[in-house]
Amino acid sequence: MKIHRKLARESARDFALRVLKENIISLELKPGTVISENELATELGISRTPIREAIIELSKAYLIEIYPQRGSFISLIDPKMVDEARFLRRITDTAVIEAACDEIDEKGIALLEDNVSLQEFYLSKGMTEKIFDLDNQFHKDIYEIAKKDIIYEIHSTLMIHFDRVRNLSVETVKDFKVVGDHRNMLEALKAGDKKTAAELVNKHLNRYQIDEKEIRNQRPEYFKS
Amino acid sequence: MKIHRKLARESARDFALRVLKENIISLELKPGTVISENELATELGISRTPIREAIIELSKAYLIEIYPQRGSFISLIDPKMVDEARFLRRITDTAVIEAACDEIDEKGIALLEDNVSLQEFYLSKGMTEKIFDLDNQFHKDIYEIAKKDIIYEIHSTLMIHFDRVRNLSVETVKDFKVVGDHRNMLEALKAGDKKTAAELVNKHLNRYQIDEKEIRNQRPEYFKS
DNA sequence: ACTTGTACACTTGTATACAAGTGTATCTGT
DNA sequence: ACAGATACACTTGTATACAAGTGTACAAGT
Repeated sequence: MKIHRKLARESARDFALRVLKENIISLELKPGTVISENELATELGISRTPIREAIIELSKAYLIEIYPQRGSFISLIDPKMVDEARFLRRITDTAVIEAACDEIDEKGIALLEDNVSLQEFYLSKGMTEKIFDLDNQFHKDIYEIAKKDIIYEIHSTLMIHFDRVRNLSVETVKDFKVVGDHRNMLEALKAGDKKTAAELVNKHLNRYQIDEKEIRNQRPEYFKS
Repeated sequence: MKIHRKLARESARDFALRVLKENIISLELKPGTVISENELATELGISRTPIREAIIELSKAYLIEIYPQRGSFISLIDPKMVDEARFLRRITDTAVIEAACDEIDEKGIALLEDNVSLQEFYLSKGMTEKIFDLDNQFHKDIYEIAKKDIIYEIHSTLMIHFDRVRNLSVETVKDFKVVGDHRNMLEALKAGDKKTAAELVNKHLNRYQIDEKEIRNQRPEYFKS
């Protein structure tokens, strides 16, 4: 497991949570991996308590399974879980971008404009690895513009189910299309065009329609049923 | 605070969680009430650890606010939070009942039929206090029929924001309309009529459009801003 | 060979001890 | 009387000790 440095004012619990999330998303912690509170505590240089609190939180998002007195492990990829996450993301993103069309102002436009410009820059320079974070930030910004930031926060951990499957099917060839989507969404937001914005969100999410069968063939041991 | 008995195979953490949730929903624990891990531990007859784990979970759903080294309290009613919860419930319930129209089978119909019949029975006998749980179960069943039970689970704690405001504006006169809504939804589900089902969900949720101004006048100390 | 029991090395769950920070009440000096 | 220092009684955060359950390895007896 990759362990980053504990930040300055970061509590031990938040540290553990951050490290675990990052490693689950990046598949450094593979689905099915057995984890132990004691081991993690030693590895991160903190006690069991904050580790345990982080593990409990992730188990509530179905990212870790805890079997009392027996052990815990990183949840296997559960197609039903991934489906529900995708379903939820689709309906929420759609409704939120429509709300954002009503709520957006100059400041919001500037925020998104900066983000998309940067994405276009990195794309033109071929630095596509920089786009991942900007992509996430773009969507988070839209939630904040629509005044739905708590919904974003609540859903964010759940979307890790989605993210780690995406990371199993890396097709960076799609990057330029994704950036184009963002540009188009921004234009629709500027114009207050809900219908187009909603359509774009749907088209955008369709790009992440991963080929479950292929991934499952490659990594059957990562899957649940 | 009302403390129920700890169930047989219930862990101390789940016990604490259940008691806290129930008391927050029922407003036995009023918005703004200061709580202390030590006090709760004594009161529930368990140690700080499981109490603390429950409090952390509720703080993640914004139902409790924790100020390190200073104290914790039951979150005040935050209109923005209530709005987001209602927004989320509306879009999710709508999408889920549409999905249920496609997925429902004989077994699902029987499940809902039993529930609604019971609601109608209690309503005719004037035992409207029994309807609350059946109402919740009805919606949960629809999520399960649509194979979206994890979404229900994830959202359930968040909807407490909604529930406790509902409990501040008790207008039981609406009960019979609610039961009628359920009957109509069931018929739409049987017919696989997505459009009608979605409209019914919206109409149904509009009944819970609480008069925030009035509640705020009555109980200004419960509100945030 | 096989079954059965048993010790042991793990696991998570819970309780408790200690660390560190905050706010208040009180005491002290001016 | 008032200002400031200080002790103290809280709070949550973290570490650690102990409880209880599980599975495995292994030895003893049949």
